[in-house]
Parts: sequence; C-alpha cells; structure tokens
Amino acid sequence: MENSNLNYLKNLNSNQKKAVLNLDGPCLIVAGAGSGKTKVLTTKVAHIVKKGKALPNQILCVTFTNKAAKEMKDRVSKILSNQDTGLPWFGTFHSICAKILRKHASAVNLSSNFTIIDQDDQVKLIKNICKAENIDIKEVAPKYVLSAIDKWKNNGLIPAKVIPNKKNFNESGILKIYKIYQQKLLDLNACDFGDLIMHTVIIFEKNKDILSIYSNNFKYMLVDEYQDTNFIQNKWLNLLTHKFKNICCVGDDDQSIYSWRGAEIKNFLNFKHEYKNTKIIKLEENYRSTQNILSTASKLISYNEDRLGKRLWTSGEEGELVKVNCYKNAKEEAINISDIVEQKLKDKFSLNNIAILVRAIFQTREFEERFLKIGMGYRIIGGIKFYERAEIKDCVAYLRLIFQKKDDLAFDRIINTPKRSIGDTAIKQINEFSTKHKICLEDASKKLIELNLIKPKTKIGLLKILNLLTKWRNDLLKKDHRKLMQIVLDESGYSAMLKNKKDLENENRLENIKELLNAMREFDNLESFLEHVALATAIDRDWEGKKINLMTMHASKGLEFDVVFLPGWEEGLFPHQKSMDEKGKAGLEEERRLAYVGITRAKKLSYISFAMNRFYQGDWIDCLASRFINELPDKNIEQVNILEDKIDDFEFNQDINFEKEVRSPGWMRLLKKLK
DNA sequence: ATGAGCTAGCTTTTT
DNA sequence: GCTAGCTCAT
Repeated sequence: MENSNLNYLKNLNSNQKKAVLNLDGPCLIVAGAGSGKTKVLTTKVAHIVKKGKALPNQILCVTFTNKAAKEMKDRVSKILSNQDTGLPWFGTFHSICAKILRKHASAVNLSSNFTIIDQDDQVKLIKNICKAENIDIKEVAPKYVLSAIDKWKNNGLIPAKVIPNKKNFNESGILKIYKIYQQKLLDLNACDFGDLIMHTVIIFEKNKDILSIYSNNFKYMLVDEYQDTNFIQNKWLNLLTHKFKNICCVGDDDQSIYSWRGAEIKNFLNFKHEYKNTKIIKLEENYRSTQNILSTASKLISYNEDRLGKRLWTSGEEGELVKVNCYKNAKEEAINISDIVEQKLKDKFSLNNIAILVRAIFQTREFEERFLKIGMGYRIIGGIKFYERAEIKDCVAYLRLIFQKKDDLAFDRIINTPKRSIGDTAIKQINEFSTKHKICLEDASKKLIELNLIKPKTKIGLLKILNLLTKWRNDLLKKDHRKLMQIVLDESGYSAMLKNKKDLENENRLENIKELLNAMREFDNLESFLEHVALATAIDRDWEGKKINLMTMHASKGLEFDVVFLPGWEEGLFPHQKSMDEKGKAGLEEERRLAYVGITRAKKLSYISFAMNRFYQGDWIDCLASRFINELPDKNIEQVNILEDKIDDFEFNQDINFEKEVRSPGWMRLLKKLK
C-alpha cells in the first residue's frame, strides 16, 4: 500500500499497524501491559495529520493525567517534527472540560473566572454546611457525605435527579446537604472536579448548538486508559463523537484499579454494543518483560473471572525466575531487600531503574529508615503533593482571592494567616452577615466595618487586609503574577511570619515557596497559573541523581523499571482486608489486577516477598502469605525462605542528601534524631 | 487565642 | 503506635 513509505509505520508490529491505520469508525484497542499502546496512539495521531484527514486542532485526545497528556503531545510532535503542531485538545478530562466550561460558563450560571476547588475545600464546605444546618458531623462524617456526592456526580446525577435509597435513611439527609452544596458552589463561583465534567455534559445536553461546535470540530477522538472512565466521562465522550463516530479507545481491563474512584469497567466491556461496527484490536505482544515475569503475571490474573481475556507473549528471553522470598518480619524484609540492591544489583542497574512497589504508603517507612541508615538515596513518588502543602495552599489562596473576590474558601483560609487578631467570633460574625445578606465574605466584612459592628482591635487587622486586597488587585493590572506573589508575601506579613520562627519546618516552607515562585515563571498570567494549580498536583522534577524509587502500586501504573520489588504480600495487607470487606469478590479481583500491574512493571527482575510478622497499628501481628503467592506458576518462580536475622551493624549516615520533596514519617523521625 | 489533652481511625487518591 | 482534629481550659 501507499502507506508503506511512511517511515513512522515501519517499526510497528502487524496489530499495532492495523490499529494505527484503522482511522475511521469506532475502534477499541485492548492493549496489554507493555504492548506499546502509547506508541500506537501517538503514531495514529501523526498519521491522521500526515494523511490530511484532520487538522491538529480537530483531534481530541483524552488522558487521565497531565503527565500522560504531555508525553503524548511531545511524542506526536516528534514524529511530525517539521510540522507545526498545536494539539490544543490534548489533555485530561478535567482540563479539557475546564476549557470548554470557561467558554460557556453562563449556561450553568457560573462566570468564566470560576475557581476549581480541591478535596480539602470540598470537605471544608461540607463542614460549613453541616454547621449551618445543625447536622452533627459525628453522625455523618463529612468525608462520607463527600464520597456520596462524588458518586452521584460520577453518575451524572444533579440533586434533583437523585432518588434516595429509602433503606439507607442517611441518604436523604446527605441529599439535602448535596443540594445546599451545589448552591454554595454557585454562590462561590466555583466548581469541584466532578462539576467540571457534569456541568459540561449538562451544557451539551441542553444546548445542541454548543455541543455541535465541538462535535463538528472533533473529527477524531482518542481516549487513553479507557478502562478507568466513569459513567459521566463516557457520556461526555458519547455526546462529542455523535457526529463523526471516529472514536478510538485504548485500555486494558486487567489494569482497571480505580473503581473506588468511580471507574466502570462496564464502559470498556460494553463498548462494542454501544457503538455499531466497532473494530476490536488486541495488542498482545509485550516488549517490556521477560517470559518468566510475563507468565507469572498472566497466570495470576487468570484467576479473575471478570475479564475480556487476552494472552500476552514476548519473543524476548526467558530471563531469571521470579523470586519469591519469605522473611521473618517486615524489618528483615527491608534489610534483605536493601542488601540485595547493595550487593547484587547496584553495579548492574542504575538505582533509578529499581523500584519498590507497596500496597499502602505506610509500608515505605520501614524501607526509608533502612535507606537512611545505610545512606542509600531514595525518592518517594506520591505522598503529600506539592500543591497540597499548607504554605503553598496559603499562597495560592491569596492569589485566588485577589483573582476572584467571591472565593470565600480562600478568604477563610488567609484572613487570619498571618495573625491579624481576627478571631473566631469575628469570623463567625462575618459568616452570619454574609449568609443573611447573600453577599460574599469580603463584602460582608466591609459592610460590618461600615456599620461599626467590629471590635476596634479586630477592625484594625481587618481593614488592613481589606485595603491590601484592593491594592493587590490594582497591582495585578500593572505587574505580572510572579511579582504580585512576591509583593503579597511581603506585604501580608506571610514571609515575616515564617522567617521569625526559625526552625527546620519553616525553613522548608520558605524553600517550597521559592519553588512555587519558580514554577510560576512557566505561566503567562495569573489565570493560567491558577488553572494549572487546580488541575495539577506535583511539580515535575527531581529525576536527577541516582535514587531508588518507592511508591504504591497505584502510583506505578504506566511506569516501568528494570528491577521491581513487591514486598508485603500478606493476607489482609495484600489483598487488602478492607477492599474485600467492602466489595467482596469484585474487591478481591481489583486487588489481583493491582498485583498484575505491579508485576508487569518489571522488565528484567522481579522480587515478590512476604513477612511472617509485622508491626502494624501498634501491635505485632502474625501474617499469612497472600493467597496471590499460591496463584503464581511454580515453573516460573523460585521460592526461598530467609528466616535468620541479619546482623545489622550500620551506623546512621548523617551526610545523606535526603529527600526534601516528601515529608514522610521516616524522614521526619531522622530529623528528630539528628536534632 | 493558644496549647494541652483526648479520641478516632488507620488503602489506594490519575483530577 | 501515631497523628490529625477536635474540645476545653487558660
């Protein structure tokens, strides 16, 4: 065919090629772990552009993480090296919806500078509502309320459409909160993550003219990690593809590990019924792992009943057997693993290519302490995110409030930080006045001052910050957002507050703020910076240096390493008891998929292990090997029991360049020990 | 308006 | 065992 002279098609296998060339009509690509799905997606986009089937801005490509979106963009641009590729519609569900929603905000009674709030703000808002409505938060935990609201939103249910479960007598109470919550968000001119998608779908359904702008534009749609979409996201896709039906979804039912976030594997399994004439293409050749690793993962996942079924294979080498080790306790497990790295692996592999994947983040602690002790560099991926830190949220709250005065959540956060003698009573007073007169907190405080209802000492502080806010809004017209941040830090007294109390914690905070100022450089204006902050989590950095990687199996999805350690395979921890208690067989199968994700991250070596004893929640508990251990294929594994104690004669290494990025328990404890 | 003291909960957390 | 978050007292 004429396609044969297209260079970028040459290094694809036959199914990958089929997937790339099959441009028109609905297409479902079942892509096993390590089968080159990103390559297929990016090549496909490049092919569409090269063939002139659509312009770059007529292609929609949706992912779940910013990182994935960025990588796709980069890779497509690389293939199309000489062409100018804007690719404006490459992004996460949330960022693309935010973009659309800002254009048509008035259709759902928002204005286009709406704030995007995170989970912290959501919980705060719910707490406020409970307080105002005299609902005891001990009886219905705000977090529980939030999860119910999220669930409804994931299913596209606005409050009016929810039919409360009569048996669950809490539900009608929660629904009442949901109603107020949605109204409150409108008052604040704010959206939560769920709203970004739900509002957009509502706009599309109610305004066919708006929908057609987009459905006429998106000639081709591509979706990554399709197994993780929820009802409303799928609905959104469905509306948009209505005209051209050139929708190509890529996913792996065996890697669906986010059902607790509303992901519905149903979307994936029903795709061919939803779209007529769906082409299904399976990518089963694995380019990542050795045969032994692959066979181990395949055998394990075969115990799941609810799956599409596929057979991964590789033309690569057998490789070493998967090691399955039993240790006396969790501490021994950490010591032995670090010794394996130190003695057997360090010379052959870069530490960057070695990872320890755990079920729960607390498991990293034992390893951290060990690495700190022997002076081995490590990085934790995940944990407290940069933008979730208190000092960063404070800074952002100042900016949010300057940008949008209705942002009461931001107002609440910074009004008395640093201390301005605005105490609980004053804040309560302002809140009540604001509710009564249906105005935002800032206007309420102004009015209260006018009416001379504020105590003198408080009035001084309040006036000061109100005047500053006005001044800063003025500054924003003349200065860039970064300069503004510096002015705010200075004039608000925030920097001074941190500098006055000299301890390690505060020095760290100042460092983080510097980092924030640095990150602000990358954005043209305050608006785009705030959008980034709301929708991004980590500042992408620090792959420098040679460090071993620690993370949860969830966080490892999409990554690969030469060597992977999978410790803590014990009944109750993995599969996790809670998962099985709450969701029964479905929960167990999801845990098994998680195990599958974990094993398939490894390219060359894989070490699975479990301990017979573990200190957990204040007690020593005896552990049984995970049922997953019994599900591994005998011929691909090598089981060893290591039950004698290692002699642990390391001194604490004080020179280690420890990780500033994450304030983890192990690190905090080391700091305390050094002090 | 800050801190001591008590209690509850303790899985994962793409945005 | 640990910590976050709340209450109550100073």
